[in-house]
Amino acid sequence: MLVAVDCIIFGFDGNDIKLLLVQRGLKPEKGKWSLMGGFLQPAESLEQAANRILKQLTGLEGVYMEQMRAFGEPERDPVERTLSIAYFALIDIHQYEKQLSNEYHPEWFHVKKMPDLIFDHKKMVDIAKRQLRYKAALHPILFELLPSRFTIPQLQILYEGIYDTAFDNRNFSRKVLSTELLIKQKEKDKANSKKGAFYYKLDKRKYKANFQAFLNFIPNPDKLLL
Amino acid sequence: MLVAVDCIIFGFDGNDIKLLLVQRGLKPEKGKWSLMGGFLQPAESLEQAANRILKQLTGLEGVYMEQMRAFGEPERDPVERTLSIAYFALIDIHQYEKQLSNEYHPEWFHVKKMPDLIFDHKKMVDIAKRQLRYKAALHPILFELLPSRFTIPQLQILYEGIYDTAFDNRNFSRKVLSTELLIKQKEKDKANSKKGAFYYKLDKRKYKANFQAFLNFIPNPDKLLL
DNA sequence: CCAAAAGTGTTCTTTGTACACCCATGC
DNA sequence: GCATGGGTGTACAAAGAACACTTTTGG
Repeated sequence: MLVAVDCIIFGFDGNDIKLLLVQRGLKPEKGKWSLMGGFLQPAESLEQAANRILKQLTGLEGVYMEQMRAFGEPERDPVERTLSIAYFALIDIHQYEKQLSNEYHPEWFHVKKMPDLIFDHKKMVDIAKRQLRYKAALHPILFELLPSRFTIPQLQILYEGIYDTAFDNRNFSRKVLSTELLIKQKEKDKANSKKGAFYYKLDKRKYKANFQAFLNFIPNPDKLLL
Repeated sequence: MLVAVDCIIFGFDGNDIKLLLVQRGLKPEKGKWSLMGGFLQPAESLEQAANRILKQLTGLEGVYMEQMRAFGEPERDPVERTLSIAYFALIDIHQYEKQLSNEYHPEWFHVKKMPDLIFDHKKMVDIAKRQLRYKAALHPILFELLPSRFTIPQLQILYEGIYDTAFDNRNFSRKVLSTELLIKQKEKDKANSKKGAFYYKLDKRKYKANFQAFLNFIPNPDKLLL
């Protein structure tokens, strides 16, 4: 039995949440879009494989990544029985763009405008989106998608994209600040408004300490379809 | 590469939360305690394998079960590289006892008084305990551990065991009832108190409909170590 | 009648939500 | 000086937590 690792890679460009896909190099379905994946090597752990695969594609290391689940339907790969362990990763898209272009010719796709994917990769993506919503409602995970310096309105756009809904900006900023995870900077971002919005940075120490304690971030979480 | 499925099976006897373990039949570590597991067969899915293994051990079908995650450290099984997909199951221990005794000679162990386990099974159990706390804080999953008819004080003992803490019984019963997932029965359980506590049954329809919407069940969830 | 668990009522605190209104700035 | 987002203040509503007190019944 073959064991593969597939990576669902999320990015955020300031407006939209996107997924990084590659065109499959092997038959069958050569040329069709696919998640980035690879086979587990004899001496590596699953985490190591996932990080290796992510680095191959993006050049990035130290990225936020977590195991999602295993997919093992007997017929999921029509050629040979292959178990896939899916990981999802959150990357700062601007970090990635410094790196750009490689042998895989990956492309970013808006999560709502995805092409057809091979095998059961669509199912994996759907589960990853659900998982991301779930996790982000409870933990401050979405900061991983932003550059190290960001404004609260930028953060709000990200949350609104994830939950496909609008939040009250006044209550949103208060709620974010009440977590005390953010450190206010002196400079403002003037690109998006005349008044300008202050930049913030994550308090990394508090972020790590409070990672598990970020419940109730999303208003009316019981109305979300998780 | 070998692919195994291991099951972490939780039960509740009315006072304590327990895990069902077996003595390993194969070398190495023959005779040592272990989670119930087995190898994934060529034609079956992971879910099918997990259900097959659970049925082999307990005789039960239709049990609550979910995939936890994959464990793939290269050296986790010293003999041969084996990937394990861990599932956790919640069973009504009394249902199980009707079935009793089989070739595996399983035994229930209190979650806090576990013997040494083979390989990385202790790690799997620790993660399963954490996962169960996490999930139960958000979803009405613990009903799966109770018989179809139960009292609110019984439910409270279960929650207190899971979270290793005490809840205010007055607020607890109100909170449970406010979910409207329970249907009051005419009879009382007189075994545990003089006044007696009313039995309740789960409203299966509402349970399924609201399974995702049970957030904020545990007071102060941010103080829990998840 | 007393002990002991079940359960109701009430109060206070905290958190969430809605929205009026002021602020800073580029044009 | 006015349009545009950024942000504070405030008021009301909902949920959570603490706890006094009543109920039921076996001994």
